[in-house]
Amino acid sequence: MVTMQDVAERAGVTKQTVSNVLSGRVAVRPATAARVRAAIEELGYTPNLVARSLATGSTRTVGLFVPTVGGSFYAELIEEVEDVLEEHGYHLLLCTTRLDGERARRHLASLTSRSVDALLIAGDRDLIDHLPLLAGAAFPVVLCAWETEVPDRFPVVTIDYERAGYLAGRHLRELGHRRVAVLASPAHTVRIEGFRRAFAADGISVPDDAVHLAPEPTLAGGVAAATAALAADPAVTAVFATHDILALGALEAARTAGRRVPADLSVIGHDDNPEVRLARPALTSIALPRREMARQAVELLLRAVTKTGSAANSLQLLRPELVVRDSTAPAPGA
Amino acid sequence: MVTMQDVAERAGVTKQTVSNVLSGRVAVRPATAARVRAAIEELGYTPNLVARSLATGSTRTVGLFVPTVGGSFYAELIEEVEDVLEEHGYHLLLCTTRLDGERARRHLASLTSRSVDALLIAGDRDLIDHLPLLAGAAFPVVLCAWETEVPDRFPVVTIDYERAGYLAGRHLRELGHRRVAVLASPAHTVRIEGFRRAFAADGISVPDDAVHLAPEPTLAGGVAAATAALAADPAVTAVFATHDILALGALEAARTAGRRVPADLSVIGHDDNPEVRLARPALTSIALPRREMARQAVELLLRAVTKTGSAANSLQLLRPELVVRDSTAPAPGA
DNA sequence: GGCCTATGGTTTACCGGTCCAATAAGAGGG
DNA sequence: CCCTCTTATTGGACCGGTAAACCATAGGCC
Repeated sequence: MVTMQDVAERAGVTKQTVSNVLSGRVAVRPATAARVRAAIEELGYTPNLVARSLATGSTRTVGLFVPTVGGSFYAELIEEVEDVLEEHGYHLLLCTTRLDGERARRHLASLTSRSVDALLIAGDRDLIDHLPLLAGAAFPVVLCAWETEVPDRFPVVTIDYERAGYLAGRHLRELGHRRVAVLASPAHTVRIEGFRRAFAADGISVPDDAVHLAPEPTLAGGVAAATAALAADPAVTAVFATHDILALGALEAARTAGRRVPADLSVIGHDDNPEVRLARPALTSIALPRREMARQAVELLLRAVTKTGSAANSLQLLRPELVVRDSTAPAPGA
Repeated sequence: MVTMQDVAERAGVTKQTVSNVLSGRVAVRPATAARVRAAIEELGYTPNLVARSLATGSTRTVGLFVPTVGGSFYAELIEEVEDVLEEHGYHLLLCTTRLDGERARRHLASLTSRSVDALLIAGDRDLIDHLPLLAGAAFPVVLCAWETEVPDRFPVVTIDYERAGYLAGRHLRELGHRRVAVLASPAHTVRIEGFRRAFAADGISVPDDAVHLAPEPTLAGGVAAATAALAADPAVTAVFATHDILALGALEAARTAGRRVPADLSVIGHDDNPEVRLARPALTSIALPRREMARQAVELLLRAVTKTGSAANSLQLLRPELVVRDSTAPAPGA
């Protein structure tokens, strides 16, 4: 292993001069710099980043927690995070929590030991209980894609999920739907609130028994919830699914129930996931600015790394957008 | 920042003794150990992993290169890699190359600087040109999910893609198909070879003009290639797509061409991607043991890390499997 | 009682960089 | 020609651990 000392000896200078040439922070006479560079070249020297990290206290690495890498939501998030980090010369240390709080805790503990300069936590599912562990963290932490109650103390960059639900509701209301059902994952209460607000403007309420929970966000779960919804109230003319995959289940349930989408039944999803683009009719959905969110979160994080101490507790909400396709239409009677 | 020295002073010992307590490699009197542990607890000490890495020469981090994180193939691979690493107490540093050779090279260069203990490279698309850079790497490198010609010098854990093509061909042949077409991504020549071998056993050849290339693995690309294939030879009774998404395109093209799947036309895909599970008819495909592959690759890698110097150039091929669903059926005339 | 050996702890020397104060060499001014 | 002021280079301390050699104490044995 060739070290800076080796380069220095070969170039006839001290280690410090080699360091100066590399960092460029201190002036070095051109002739000397050339000698040093030649020595580096000849010996094939590459600086030891670990040693540098120890001396500077910065690893130029950022940790990212995600619940999973499957599914386009987190996949896009990861890619965007990596892009931004790369632009700034940082590395990405990835930890998936996999619905396993204990695993999350272990990962958290080991990252705390100064192996990362900052931490981005996406998705609240598994880590929420262990956030207090981070209270004394020596590095900045930012949360993103956070839907449930936000623990103060950390800045958050997330999506206005309430508005996402509202957009879905407003769309259906404007199409004349009055009797609607909701298929929801248990954690999506905020989206439902927004959905209700849209109807409340017209004095219409969405009763609790119109909300059908799907324990898992799967096609089968969507089918089951939708079937239950249609059975519970055959008069519904529209369904809002808080997750695209549940919406697909609704499409299938409608088909087997003999109801045509969108003529008899409108279906609107949430997330605008690319992997459901293949479904027919094409799904109307709520698109989320995932990449934008990821970018802003990372940039906030990196700003906090450089200006240590700043980055007060803040909340940044990004706006979702309605994407109208073929699965929604005016209510039959309207 | 509380250091080992602080703990040592508080416990009335030297920092080496603290180190011994933590590592457990050297015997420490129980009473002393208890004092040290108490001091650790009181001060909230956590060891500095960077300093440890510098001293030991090991970062307990493994780098993983993938072309992208989108798509279930690499997503599952990443998850499995992380699982295995976690079992062994290693961290995951993720780099995506994104069809960008230059980006790949940059990442490679920075990881070479001893910030990882080992490197796993999955997918040959972008890094193949830069592998020579790794020739002098001080850490083990393993390639996986490698389809094209394997550069010697590195161990490879991959899938027997030739056999995958063969299984697809054999299935169609056994169903009585004689006149077949192939929809392929440009890089999938090995799969096509295997496909041909299956037919060659019966003296049937698959001519070059029955192979239709799709430049990008997209639905549209599949539709275009399939449409071209059906136009070029209306007599084909079966289509092999080297990628599931292309197979979906074939389903769509068949529909618009008025051909029923599987009655008039059999379609077989490759990869058995979960994201196409929604398609109807359900796609017959070739399943790849992705998780198994990832696991074996990482374990090989970690073995090479511990027993330095070993891990000679080896090639490990994992067996794909045929998964028969509803998109293939006996040839019309058979 | 003297010698040998465990056992538990300390000392000293790294690992490979960066940071800062000190110094040597030139340039410019009086 | 001497003194000052830059500018380029050097030396040593330091980041926070680990590794190995070394020392002290106590117990076992003849």
